[in-house]
Amino acid sequence: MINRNVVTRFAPSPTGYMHIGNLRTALYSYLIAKHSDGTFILRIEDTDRERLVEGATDVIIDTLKVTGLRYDEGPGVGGANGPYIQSERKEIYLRYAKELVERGAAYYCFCSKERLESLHEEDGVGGGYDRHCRDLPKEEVEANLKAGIPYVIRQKIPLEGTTTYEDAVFGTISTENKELQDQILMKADGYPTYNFCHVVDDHLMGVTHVVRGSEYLTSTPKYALLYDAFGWQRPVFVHLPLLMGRGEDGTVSKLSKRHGAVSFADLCADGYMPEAIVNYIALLGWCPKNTENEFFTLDELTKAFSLDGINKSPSVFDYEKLLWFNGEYIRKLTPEEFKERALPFISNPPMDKLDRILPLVQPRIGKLSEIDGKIAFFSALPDYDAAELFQNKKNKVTPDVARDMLSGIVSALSGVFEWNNDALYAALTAYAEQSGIKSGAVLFVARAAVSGLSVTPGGATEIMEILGKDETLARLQIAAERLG
RNA sequence: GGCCCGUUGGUCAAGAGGUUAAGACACCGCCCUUUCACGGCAGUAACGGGAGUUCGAUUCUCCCACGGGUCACCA
Repeated sequence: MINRNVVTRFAPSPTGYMHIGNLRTALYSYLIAKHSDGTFILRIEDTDRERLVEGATDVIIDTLKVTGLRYDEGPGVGGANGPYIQSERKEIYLRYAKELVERGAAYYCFCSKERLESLHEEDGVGGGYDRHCRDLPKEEVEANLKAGIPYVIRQKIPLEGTTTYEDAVFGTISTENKELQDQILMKADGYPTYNFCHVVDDHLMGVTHVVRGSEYLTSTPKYALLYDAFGWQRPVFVHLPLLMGRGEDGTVSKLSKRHGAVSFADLCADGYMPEAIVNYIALLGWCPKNTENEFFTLDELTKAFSLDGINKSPSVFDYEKLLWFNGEYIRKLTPEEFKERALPFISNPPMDKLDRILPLVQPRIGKLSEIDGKIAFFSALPDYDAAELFQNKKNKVTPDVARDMLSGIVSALSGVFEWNNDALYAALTAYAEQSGIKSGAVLFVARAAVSGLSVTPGGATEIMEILGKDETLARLQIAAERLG
């Protein structure tokens, strides 16, 4: 076997959003190519004219850009085998389809949609096409063509025998030809179907490894037959295990919109970072060898990736683990990086205090969208029920205890000249000691009064330092009033 | 329903005939602690079932069950 340069492609149809399963396919495709220093191609499969979505190609290109999956050939980049948008290659396909007809591996079909529909009704599930036009006399075909009767071109599947191919992940896949349909290659509107044009393009573009989801496992024999009919070398087929989602009823199925945020854009908008997403999905269906490390940059993935680490069984997309990964990535950010990422997620950023607030939340969140809710109290004291807030079993705090404590806290604070965390902490613990109260209780009351919350990012004195003396005192005053 | 594929803890997964069956997330507990997190330590929890092959099967074979995928002028 000659060591060919590895060429892979990512060939999505422009649907308007980048499904996370598609992104993983793109990632694996990229990794397979780049691990061998090969070529990664982006090709847009837009032959379904009825489902065209405006701007959808940009979504794909943007996603590849922010995830770092740089392609060597494709829209906007060019390459020797372009164009890379199938609608711009339309005339190529008819030419090849006709060649297939001449080779006896395809045929014209003039059946109306109505006839096909009635076929479906008769046979129920799996009935399929009855091959009515498969052996039409040449003269009739010519006549129909001349008469302008709409036609499609179908693949002429052998009636007997089996078709076998080797999949790099699943091994030998064998299918009896009688299970295969005479699928449509060219549609009546002159556009090819996926089933046809992807084979032509993959060959023309020199793709050596066809990487795609395992939903194509059962239709690949038909594609293999196409390669054979043309006399082309079959590529290495790499089918990836499916990404699954768990529905509300507990069942798992192919990850889709009903499972929640499944597009890359959705996840980003929800505060997940691209690096974390890429890292996480790389590990869904693939496992690195000889390491227990789970953290990988794209470059590290490229080095570590290997075909034999790919799993066969489908994996359930786990938002909990993604959240953990994302939190880890957030914690690794420098304060500057974190600020930059966080800003878009803060609705009314208190710019003057932000540099002191952000370090408090950075270790405490799993995704960036959690920030807003955690820091809102710095800008505005939330409304609270004092009877409820000033209850803490562990520190034996009740509203009555809190009321007695507040004046002590205020006077302790009045002696603080350097308004910083250390001085505040010293003052409050000194007060606790003097009055024989557990410092935890004092700090709890102080923190609750100053934040209006029982759970906060940062401790009492950290919050006070950021709030400043005036605001702190004002909030303590409000607490005293609410406690009556 | 036919065909194809899969099946190790709740989830992601390692394992390649002999292992105390890794590790991670989640969960639980403890420690740290100025709440909550972070961090540290520990714990609960798995080879779908049945036949074979073998001295020995989670690992190989077959059957069954279950799960998934696929059967379009969608990709």
